[in-house]
Amino acid sequence: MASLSKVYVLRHRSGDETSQMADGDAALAGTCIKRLKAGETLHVEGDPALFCYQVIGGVIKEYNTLEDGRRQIADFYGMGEIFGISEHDVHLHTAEAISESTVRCFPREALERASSTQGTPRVFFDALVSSLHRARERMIMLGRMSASQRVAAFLMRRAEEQGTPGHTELPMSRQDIADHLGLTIETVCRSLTEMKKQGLISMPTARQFAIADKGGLEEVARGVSRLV
Amino acid sequence: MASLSKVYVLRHRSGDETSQMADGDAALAGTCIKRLKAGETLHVEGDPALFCYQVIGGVIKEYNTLEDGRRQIADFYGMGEIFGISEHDVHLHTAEAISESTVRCFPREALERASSTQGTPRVFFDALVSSLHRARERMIMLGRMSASQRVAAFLMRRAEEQGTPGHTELPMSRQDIADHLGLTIETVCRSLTEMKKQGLISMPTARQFAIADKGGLEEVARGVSRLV
DNA sequence: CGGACTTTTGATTGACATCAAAACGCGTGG
DNA sequence: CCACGCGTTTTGATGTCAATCAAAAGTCCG
Repeated sequence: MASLSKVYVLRHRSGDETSQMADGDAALAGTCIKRLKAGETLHVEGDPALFCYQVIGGVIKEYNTLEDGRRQIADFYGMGEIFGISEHDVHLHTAEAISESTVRCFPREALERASSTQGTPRVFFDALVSSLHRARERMIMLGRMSASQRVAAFLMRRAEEQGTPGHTELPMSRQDIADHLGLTIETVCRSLTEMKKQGLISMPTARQFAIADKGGLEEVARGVSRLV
Repeated sequence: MASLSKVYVLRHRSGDETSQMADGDAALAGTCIKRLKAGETLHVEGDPALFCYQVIGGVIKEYNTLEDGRRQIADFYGMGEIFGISEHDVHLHTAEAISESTVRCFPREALERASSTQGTPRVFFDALVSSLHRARERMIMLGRMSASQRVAAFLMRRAEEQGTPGHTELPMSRQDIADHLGLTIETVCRSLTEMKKQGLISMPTARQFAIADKGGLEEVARGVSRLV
């Protein structure tokens, strides 16, 4: 019921997935932990899909690269989130650590077996639902929102997810933000600069921000008021 | 392994979901059939989510409307496809029949119960995976492809899904195509006209087409060659 | 045949991309 | 501690693709 839901239209991510992992699920057998440095990939698109993952620490980005080098970042995953479930025999995306990260790996083969016999374990189903909601949300942004609307909505979502009012981290680079929002790095910068000038946000450093005028930022995200 | 997969990067929809519905699933209990005229809605975004659906005949579009009237059509569902699973207590999209359609309704409450106790029934899980793949595919189109690339890719996907070479139906209007591809109706028309002029496609009527030069159309979709 | 809706074509504008360069931040080594 | 170098971010000038505004042509049905 947060105000942002009006911006994005869709709502999602009801609960913390980590807390639900406790009970002994069949698919949990044979897991392992993997540590990644910033920029390291978990897998590249086309690799055989042996595992799906849960983020323990850090942030992972999931993206595709087109032949001309353009990238589309499908999603960012933080603490507790599960991804890589929806793959076929090969991975459809590249998964890369943005910052130093740790993930738990689940053998997909075990999940696959469980799905066929007893049905898909609840946590994985919920993670998939969450991913679909976010993908749909981004389709609206990419298809029907202006550059500044996308950037404003992106910042509000980051702030909402981190839940640390007055100080939100941006672990990803400007290029990553641009590749996620379907914009260029210059357009992202210009939007941010304009929001700073208008007093909607403040940015102590390039990688962290605080929302100064929530109502104003929301109006930009909704397209009611426009920057410039 | 079709050539189109290179265009879109992602692959999906491995099997026919209808055929898998045979075995007695718990969630199948209490289903009903509903008929819809063209333009009728199954539900509007915000309605309590009581059912999810399988298309028996016709085509259903699932979309969101922004406050300024802009629409984003998330997906089109045809024969055999399942949708509306990923909803919360309320529907996140509006589902509307494009042509006269028939759907089977599954009580979400029963699916929810099954998911919690035995895990999610396989068919629903697979439908969800399929929806996610398509959403990711469209994110790439919306975020990183030019207008003509999107239209070309859209036509190829339609043709591939219908599998009727030399004669593919377009049940949706130009406005629907535009709202799905994040374009305006005029831009969609101009792209189609240009493809006709270049001999890549032919259109006996506005609502059906045939691919005349598959390689050429694919090049446009991949951005290798550009129209005009 | 007339009326209403859908599709197509044309002229102009505008938002974002592209090209280019300056400013900033940060780690390394003198 | 400061100078240097390199990657990232920001600002500026110009170009372009698709949106917008406007109207004609086509299609369907009573």
